[in-house]
Amino acid sequence: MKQIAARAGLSVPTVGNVLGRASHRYSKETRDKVIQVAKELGYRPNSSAKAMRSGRFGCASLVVSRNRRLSDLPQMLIEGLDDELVQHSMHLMIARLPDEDFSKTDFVPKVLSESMADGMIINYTHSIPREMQDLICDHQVPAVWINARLRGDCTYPDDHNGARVAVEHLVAHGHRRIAYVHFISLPGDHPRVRFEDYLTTEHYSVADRRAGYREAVRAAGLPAIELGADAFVPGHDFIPQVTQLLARPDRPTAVLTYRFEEAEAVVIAAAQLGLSVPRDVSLVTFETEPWRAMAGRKVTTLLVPAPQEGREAVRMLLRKIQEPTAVLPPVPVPFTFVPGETIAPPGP
Amino acid sequence: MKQIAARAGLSVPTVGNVLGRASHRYSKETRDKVIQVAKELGYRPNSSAKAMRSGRFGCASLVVSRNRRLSDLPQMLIEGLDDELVQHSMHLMIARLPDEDFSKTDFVPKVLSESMADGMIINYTHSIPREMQDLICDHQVPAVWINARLRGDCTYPDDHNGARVAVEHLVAHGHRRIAYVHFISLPGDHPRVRFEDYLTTEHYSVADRRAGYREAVRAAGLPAIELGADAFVPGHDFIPQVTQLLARPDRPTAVLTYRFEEAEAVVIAAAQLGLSVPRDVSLVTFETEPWRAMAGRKVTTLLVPAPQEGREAVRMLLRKIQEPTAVLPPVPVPFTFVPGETIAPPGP
DNA sequence: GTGAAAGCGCTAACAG
DNA sequence: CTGTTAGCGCTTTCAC
Repeated sequence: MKQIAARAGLSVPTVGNVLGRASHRYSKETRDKVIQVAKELGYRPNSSAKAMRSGRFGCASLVVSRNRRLSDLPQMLIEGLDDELVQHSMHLMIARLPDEDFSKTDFVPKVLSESMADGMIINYTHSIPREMQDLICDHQVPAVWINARLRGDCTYPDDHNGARVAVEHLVAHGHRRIAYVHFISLPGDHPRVRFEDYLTTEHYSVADRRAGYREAVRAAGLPAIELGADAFVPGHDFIPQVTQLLARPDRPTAVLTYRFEEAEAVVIAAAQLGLSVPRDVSLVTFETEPWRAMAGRKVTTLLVPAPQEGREAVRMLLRKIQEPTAVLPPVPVPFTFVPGETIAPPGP
Repeated sequence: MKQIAARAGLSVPTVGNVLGRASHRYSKETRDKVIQVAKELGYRPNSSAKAMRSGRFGCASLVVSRNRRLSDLPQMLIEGLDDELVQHSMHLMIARLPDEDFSKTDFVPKVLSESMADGMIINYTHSIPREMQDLICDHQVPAVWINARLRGDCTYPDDHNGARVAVEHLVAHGHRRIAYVHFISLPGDHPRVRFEDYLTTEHYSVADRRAGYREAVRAAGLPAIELGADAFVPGHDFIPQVTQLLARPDRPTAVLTYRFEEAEAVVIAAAQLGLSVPRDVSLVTFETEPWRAMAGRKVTTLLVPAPQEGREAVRMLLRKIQEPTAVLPPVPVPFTFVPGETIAPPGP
């Protein structure tokens, strides 16, 4: 701006005003001159200077763990966050925390020790280090938790209701024997790891999806047929277990699965038994990605509403930035039902 | 800092020096006092102010398109970028561009029109809007392209060499009839879209993987057995086509596939023919995710080296920041060979 | 219509 | 060892 002012023979505030909100107060000549010189010099406003004056960074940070067992960074979430942030001329910053170090006393990650964003959106899906919660409270930074069911300031996919929706869909198609299959294991088929000082050690969706399933079948007067335990089941055991289920004389005519991995096992086990999806077995699964297919057939899916949750979280964060002391009530976000090609009426 | 200075009865620069690099110059009393008061007040240095003084934002932006056909935002890439950035105490900012608007004259996205990062890492995998290249040149912002083969300032996975490595592995296991299967289609099975003014309209990996395959089999004195065209093949046609290939009397004993989707088709088609992987057919695929499995069996994979490429891109960007005018030579990044459970010696 | 002055938070250079 | 001064780029206030 100094250079522009010098070249145009004007003062710095004049340049600033013309380029900013007060250009109407200046003569057309001055305006044109400033704009032209600015273009010549390739002027780009410095966002740090802006931030310093305005007291706002115009930016939110997405906080995740470096430990892939504790949080992930899905593309759709980032898109949802960014979509809402741009509406408010803000942008997104990524902050990955080395959470092992939390045990060290006095360790404070940079996102917390420096002020570089107007607020934080925290995606610790599995277990939240207690030290981190404390640090955030101490630092009084506006923060919203996603994929977590806390007392407040959080959003989470409504797994409970999602399972209900799935069961109701299957019931509406005439199914009366609807099974739920969930072999819970962590990514990469590692055995479960327990962290002593974490607030939660299991993702709430494991309990919520099952609870939603149970309530929905009970409400419809149907039996609960469940396969899978909360214990670790290695991937290569999925198919034999599902095969047993589908080989029963009173086999289910429809299956709801916790993840796509279980859905795959259903398709393969069915094929091995000479059954076909959806002719003999209807299939609905929870999943984070849309349009996943098995054997070229799109699987009917309850899609984790990552984009919607992202937008919701940003809206919540903006309110927290305005009123940092308020505790906002948790916001459940409904799943998206993505019709696929794996539901049909049950055979006779 | 002003508040700390007031409370401690010291000057602002004293506080700054104690909290900064020059604390050794002050008496122990002063240091302790400052540190204590800072803690009491919950002092957090303001990164914008720092940026303004230092002339560095301490931050790089990852530029992607809002159009999912043109770029993606994989977790592993972000991790690689961030891993290298933290080594230089920098962080990552996400910038998603509304690229349809490039056609509008005078449209300049915020990452380019404002200066808010020290450099850009651009991930337009498929087609790069020409206006964007021009804008970047005009603005003279340090930029590195990833997943693109340009004349310089770029990194890309070495698909050509990856295919060679795969073929050599199979040859080493004794295979002599090695097929390459590639049904190229865009995510979501949409028909190919063409953009008039883009620099490239097809991802180079399509050509490079095939070329690498061809050279490797030729070098080994083996025949090239290829299935698939550059034309759009819908997902449900994969299996019939692969079935034909595997039903031939001189069927290949090993298959290399362009993506996991083709690998799935191989497993399913084989199963339908009463063949088994890897007993009757060995299988290697290119993929972006590690440890993908079919029927509980990990598929031997040439893993797209997203983390390594991210680190490489950051290193390149740092050099460009130091020397903005230099044009750095393209850097190919080798694929990671992830041994799975789908390679075995050919049957008799 | 335009410019002078002042300040956002921080730090480097220098004086004492 | 500590404080004064000055300035990074920008914007607001107010006087001319």
